[in-house]
Formats: sequence, C-alpha cells, structure tokens
Amino acid sequence: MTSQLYADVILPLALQATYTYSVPFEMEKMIQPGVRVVVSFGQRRLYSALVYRVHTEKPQVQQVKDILQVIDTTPIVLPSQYKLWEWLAEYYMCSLGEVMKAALPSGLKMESDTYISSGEFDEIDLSDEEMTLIHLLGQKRKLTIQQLTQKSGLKHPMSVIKSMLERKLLFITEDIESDYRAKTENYIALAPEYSDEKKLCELIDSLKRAPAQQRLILAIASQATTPNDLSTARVLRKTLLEKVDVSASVLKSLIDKGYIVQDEVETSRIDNANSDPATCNPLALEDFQINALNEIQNQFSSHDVVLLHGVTSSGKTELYIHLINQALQNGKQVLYLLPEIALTTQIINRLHKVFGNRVGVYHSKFSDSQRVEVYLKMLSEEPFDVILGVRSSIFLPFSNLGLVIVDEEHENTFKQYNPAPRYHARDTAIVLAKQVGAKVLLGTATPAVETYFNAKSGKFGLVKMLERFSGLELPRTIVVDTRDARKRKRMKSHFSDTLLSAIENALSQKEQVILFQNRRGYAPFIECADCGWVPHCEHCDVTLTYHKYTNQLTCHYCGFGMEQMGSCLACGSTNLQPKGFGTEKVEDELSVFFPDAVIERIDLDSTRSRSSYERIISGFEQGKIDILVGTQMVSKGLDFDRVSLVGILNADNMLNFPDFRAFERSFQLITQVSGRAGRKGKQGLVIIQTAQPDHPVIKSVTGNNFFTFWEWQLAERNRFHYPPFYRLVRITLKHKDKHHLEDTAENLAKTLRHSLGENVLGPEPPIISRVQGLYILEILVKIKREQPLQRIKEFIRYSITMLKQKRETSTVVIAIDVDPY
DNA sequence: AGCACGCCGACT
DNA sequence: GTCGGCGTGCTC
Repeated sequence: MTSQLYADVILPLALQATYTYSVPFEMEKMIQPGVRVVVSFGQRRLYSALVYRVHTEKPQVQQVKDILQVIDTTPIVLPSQYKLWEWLAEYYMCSLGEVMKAALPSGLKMESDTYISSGEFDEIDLSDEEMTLIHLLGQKRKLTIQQLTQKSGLKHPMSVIKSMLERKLLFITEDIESDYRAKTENYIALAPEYSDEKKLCELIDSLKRAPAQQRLILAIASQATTPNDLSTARVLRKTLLEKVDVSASVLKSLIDKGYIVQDEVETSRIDNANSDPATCNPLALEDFQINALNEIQNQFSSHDVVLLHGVTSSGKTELYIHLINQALQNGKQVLYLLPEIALTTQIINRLHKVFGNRVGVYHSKFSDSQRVEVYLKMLSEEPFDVILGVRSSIFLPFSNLGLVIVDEEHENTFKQYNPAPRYHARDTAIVLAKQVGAKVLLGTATPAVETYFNAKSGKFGLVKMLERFSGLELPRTIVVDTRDARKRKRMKSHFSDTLLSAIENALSQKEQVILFQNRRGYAPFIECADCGWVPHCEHCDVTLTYHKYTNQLTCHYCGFGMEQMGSCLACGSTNLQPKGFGTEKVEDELSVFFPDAVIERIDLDSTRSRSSYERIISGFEQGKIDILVGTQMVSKGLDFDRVSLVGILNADNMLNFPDFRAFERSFQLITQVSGRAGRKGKQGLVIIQTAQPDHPVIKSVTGNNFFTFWEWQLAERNRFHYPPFYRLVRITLKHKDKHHLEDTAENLAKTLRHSLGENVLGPEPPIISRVQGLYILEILVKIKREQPLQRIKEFIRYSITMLKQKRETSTVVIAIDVDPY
C-alpha cells in the first residue's frame, strides 16, 4: 500500500499560500508540477489551479479536498519558469498566485461560472417574478446569475433566486470554462463517390436546372491540386462562397443531397500572412556597425549584460538582426522585448522578412486566443526560435534561451504598476537570463540613469554607437526663452516668432514639421475669470481638462467626463476661460497662422481607433501632411524622412512634473523627438520653447551631452536618496477618512523609521490623491542599496499585516524600485 | 478574489 | 418584527 499523494497548488488569486489537495489514486500518474488541475475552493467555486509540488506529507488542516480533474497531460509551466516566478514573488513582494495571473494568458486560466437551471415546478405556486425567471430559463437551459439579472430586469433577483433555490425550483451548477477554443475552419470537398471523373460529369449534367449548384461543383473540382485526382479537391468554405458568389443555402442543399462534404479542421490563429519562410538576408552593416557588433560580442565574453548606447538612426535594429542570426545558428532561442507601443509594425515586418516563421509575436494587441497559441507553441516540439514581444513575454516557456534583447531599454512601459506583480520587465529579463545562462543586450539612444550607472560601474558592458547612418547629421538646436520673448512681445499666443518663422521657412521649402506638446486636450483646466473657481473631478482631486472638439471636461486620471457647464457653478458667471494649453489648442491656433498648411494631430484622443493612427502616420510619411502636432506619440514609430523642423512648444510642463524621474524623462523625450529632425544631406533644426533655458536638462540636450546629464542626474539621485543608490518601496494606503489615513501613515512611517534606523529614509511628505471616494496616500520608503533586503521586507510585511489586522487601511505594496541584480 | 456569516437601519 | 446593508474572516 503506497502512501497518499498530495499536491500543493497555486490558485490564480492574490493568496499568500499554496493549498494542498489530495490526489485520487487514478490521477497519480498524471499529476506532476506544472500541470493544471480543477479544484474546488471555498463553498461553491471551482478554479483551474497549477500543481506546484507533489509530496506525501499530510497537511495539518481539518479538511483536505480531492483534486477533481487533471487538465493537462504535460506541464504547461516548466521548472525554469517556476524558478523565475519564485524570484518575482519574493522580490516584488507578491504571491505566486498573482505571478500566475500575470504569466499565463487568460485562456489558460479558467474560472467557474455559477449557472442556474430550473427544476420541477407547479405554476400555481409561482409569483410573477418567479415566472419571469422560469421562462427565461425555459429558453436557454442554463444562465449565469449575471445574465439572469440583466435579462429579467428584476430589481432584486438574488432574493427571488435564493428563495427559489430553497424550494428546489432552481438548481445551481458549476461549469468550469476556458476562454480558449481552438480555431476551426470549414473545408468543402466532393463526396468520395464523385472523385471519379465520369461520375462527376454525370452529376454536373444532372444539375443543369440548378446553375448555381453546378458552378459551385465546378469551382470545387477546379481546386484539385493534382489535376487527375479529384479527391484532392478541397476548398475553404468562406473562399468558395465568395468566389462563386452564391448564397450559403446553395451549398447547404448540395451537402444535404450528399454530393459534397464539409469538414471542420482545427487551424492556428498565428498570423499566416507573415509566416512564410524567410525571404531576406540580414543587410550588410556599415563599418561603424560592424565595429559595434564585434565589440558587443567581445563584451559578452566578460559580461552577462551589455548596454548598446546607439543614437537615433544608428541602425540598432539591423545590429540586433545579426545578433539574433548568430544565436539561432548556435541553436539558441532569442527573446526580443520591446515597449508597449502600437507602432512596432516595421520591426515586426523586418524580422519576419529575415527570420520568416521562426518568429513569434506576443503583443497586447493580439487576441487572447492568439496568445494562448503562441504559449502552447513554445511548449511544443517546434517552438518559435525568436519571440518578439512586450513585457509579459518574459513569461513564455523558453526551453533554450540564449539571448534577450531589450529594445528602448529606458522606456517606462517595461514597468508594470498595477496590478501586482509590479515587475520591471528589463530587470526581470536580466534575472531570467542569469537563471538560464543567457546574455542580455540593452539597446537605447538614451539609457536610463540606473542602466548608465551599471555600465559605468562595470557591472554591464558598454558599447557606444554615436554615429548615425552615413550622411546624417545631428540636428541643430535653438532654445527660446518664452518669458523673455513674452516681455519683448515676441510671442503670439503659444508660439515664439522664432518658431513661427522657422515653420514658415520649412513649409515654403516643402518640408515637414513636427510640433511636440506633451499635453492633450484643449486646456488643462478652465477657470472662472470672476471668482477663480476651477472645475475638479468629483472622484479624483485633479482639474478637469477641457476638450473643445467634444465640448467636454474630462478627468485624465480616471476618465470621468462631463459636458462643459457654460457658466460658473460657484458664481454663475459665464466668463469661463481656458488656462494653459494642450495639443488641441495648438492645432486650433496653428490653422489660423498657417491656413494653407495641412495640419494633423496625433494623441490619445485623435487615435482612439487604430486605423486613424495608421492613417495619420502613413499620411505624414507620404507627405500629405505638412505639420504634425502631437504628444509623445510623435516620438515613437516610423522614421520620417522629410522632417526638417521639430518644435517643442513647452518643455516646462515635462520638467515640472512631480516625479523624481521627470528630468530624465524630459531628457529622453526631447532627445527622441529631436532625433526626428533632419535627413540625408540636410541638417535638421530643433526649437525648444521653455521658461527655464538654463535648466540642466535643456543645457545638456542642446549640447548633445549625454554624459554631463547622467553625471548630474547621478549626483542628484545620490543627494536626494533615489535609485540606483537607494531602493524605493512604495506603500499605498487607502481609506475613506482623510485624517485617519494621515494618522495611520504617520504611525507607519514612525514605526519603520524607528525599527530600521538609518537604513530607511523618509518617508517623504506623502502624496494624497482621491479616487472614487477613497483617499489614497503613498509613502515612499528609501532603503540603502547595500542593505540586505530580507530583513527589511520581513519588517515591511509585518507592519502591513499589523495595519490590516487593526483594520486601519487596506494596504498595497508597490514594488521595489531598483534593479535587483 | 468570492462568498458566508453576522450585526445595525428602513420597510412590510 | 424581517430584509438587506456591507464590515470581517476564511478558503486546502
């Protein structure tokens, strides 16, 4: 008699622990770490959980439930993935369940739905409300409570349902469902008996009086791949109907008569359009690129991570392609991470051309089913060799990873803030690579301060590529002091004379202009000129942005929107004035200054639909648009090649942003947007309008001086106790009572300071915001980088548990903000 | 995250 | 008097 097997499982919930279930004898052979199982959890919920550990230790709890069902025959999570999961849960202070939620595409996670179905009843006993429900259930055998609530229109369906359940008029069933369904396609073929040519001719003759059916048969027969073998004639139902242009009923009658057959074939959703084999070789590199490539390889022999600092248009992508090629030749897989931006199409296309169907794309724009297919293919015998993906693709099951490329390494979209795990994909990728013995290349034109620090200290290798493609010069930069210009009456609204004449000049030479204003909408707020009242969001504590086009006041924080009120709600005056300016206003005023120019705006509002985004970008590319006004969206995407002027309308709202990375972010954005100016043989011009012309960021941008910027930033980061010298732990407290929240925060801060001494600095004066009636307070704890984290985390966890126990707040820990390697 | 259990205000 | 609000605690 062998002893009872138990399995510890991870539930896809924010639960700290794993839970132990007993393994029924007949499932023992199928149970292993990494397979999914169906378990009952709580009174009435079913979940698909992941087996984490299999053992024979009897758990010390009252009840141990059985595993109900084993879903997979082979693990869908590999031991190497678990290793990364464990690290993530530990470092970012979250549970394995939360990691699981982030790591698996939702098609592989299943949750039960509670279904209601009707039992036996006697109509006489039923009230009207009860009859409504019974009738609804009569049409469809089972419905979820939500569906029932919606369709019945009853105010309190739950009470009705509950009483009916007690009287056995209704029953509950639990169905566990996966969102993932294999995609199927319908193929039409001739019935086997007509694969003989003679028989077929007879058939066609017999259909003389049904010309549509005749054409259909002929169309199918013409699809035979081998001319003499009609049994190979097979055609996609959809294509057939389109080609022959007959209605589905024609097809149906032929099927019914048994002349043709239809069968369903499972197919892959993975985009077939681009899955042709490779058609291109990597392009030849220029000399400076070859040098950089050699230098990268050289550095890889002594460093696991190498930073490639390559300015805009230095051809980083082509370099990556050569590196990927080499990794593939060594039989290794490559992960190519890019930030979450829609416009990566040209990189995707380029990689498809060179590597063909060996490339898999894992993108947020893909449907979940497509993502499931990519995930499953990575587990198969023939996985993709190259994955091009956004931050969550670090969770794919790689079997043989050799190289990770993190493109635009400095982008903050690599960091996930909500929900947990609040991980940084760049940092996690470095840990992952270390765990599996792979190399990492970080590529960017403007490295993050942390990355620069690591390169400087020798932790990362560093390769510079500060030359652009032959013939391409760095742009010239002019800084316009807006305060000075205003004094001298050289500002027309938000445009300086310098900028206006430069635009005019560019337009007259048929060149294009990009104007960058990092704020969308018309005005960031409106103000009553008589009493000074400013409308605020009723959920959050922020001003409502005025959108002229829709005549709406919108909260850019929570999305709340309302019609512009027309008159002041405080004093009734109609003298409401827009203050400040956003892209909409820029576009508006620009059309007055340049009535003949074609002006388009590109920001979150103008690109709600994906097609309009592409329309604008391609319009600009083809030269149909003269001036493009936009938010940071203009800094991403395609390389335009007729742009001679870039105007940054107001650098100050970036510089004044209340975040310790605001200067860095400004530097990166200005550098990126500036990089759009200029083309072969012609130096571009960048005009920056700012009220702080002597600001270090502006100084270093105009001098193209990365290094003074970083050195200055590092000194500042050190002085104010920020990463990379200190780790940040953000603790967010929520409560409906503001004063209570402040008191709690103060107590927590005191405790932390008291117990952790000099290792913990701060907290800073907390930032309090309000979302949907709750006050949110954020405490930033700063911990010396050298400190071992273990004890500190334990203490933070302990303090938070205490807070929760005393019910003083609901607490969220936002992850640790410094590189973990 | 659900969901049940339990203790206080507005209704038959 | 109940129904039902949501505050608290548990789920192998």
